[in-house]
Amino acid sequence: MLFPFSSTGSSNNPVSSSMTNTSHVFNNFQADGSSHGFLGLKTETQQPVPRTSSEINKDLSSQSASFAIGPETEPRAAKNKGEKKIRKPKYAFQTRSQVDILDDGYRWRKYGQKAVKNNKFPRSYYRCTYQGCNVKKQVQRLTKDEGVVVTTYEGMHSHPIEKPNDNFEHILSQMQIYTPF
DNA sequence: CGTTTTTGACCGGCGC
DNA sequence: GCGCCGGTCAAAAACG
Repeated sequence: MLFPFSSTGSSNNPVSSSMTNTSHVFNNFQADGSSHGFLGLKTETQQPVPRTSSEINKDLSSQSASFAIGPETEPRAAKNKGEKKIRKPKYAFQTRSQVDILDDGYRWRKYGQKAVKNNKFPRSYYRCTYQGCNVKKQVQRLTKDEGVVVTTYEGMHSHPIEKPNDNFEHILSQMQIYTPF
């Protein structure tokens, strides 16, 4: 809303099955040009921190690490009817930005917002509005540093980017988000 | 008018 | 078993 990157979807959203165990999606790590928007860009502080998301929230306020990979999402894959346990990769990015909405070229639909402990800012939950694409992401802002925004991606997109972000102005607008100074 | 956001309720897991 | 916690759903409002 604040930025020229709003979300203007045009596809429906079959949000019925809470989790249909999208196993195939996450295996395609570098299937398509997945490193288009976000993964291609690098923040100033980027170090691999093998932590889970819950641990990230706690430590994030004290350290300045920006990249974290969690082997699994939540201990929710315990009960499965017929599916097998699937570990969803999770990628946490930390970015300096004034806005929470960091557009990577995909369309996201907000489906939740919760207050985080030890954090006065809420956390927003988004989901890709492409049919069949259950990629999720959540955006969190640090209480300590308002300028720091943590974006946690979950899953990989198995479809091309839909938003035409090949305009120079858009790219420049996005670049100054990632520019530390 | 279609789609997204908002917001409280709801749900499953975990600790006590 | 109960309550907390993090995540999700879903109905209605808001938006272009």
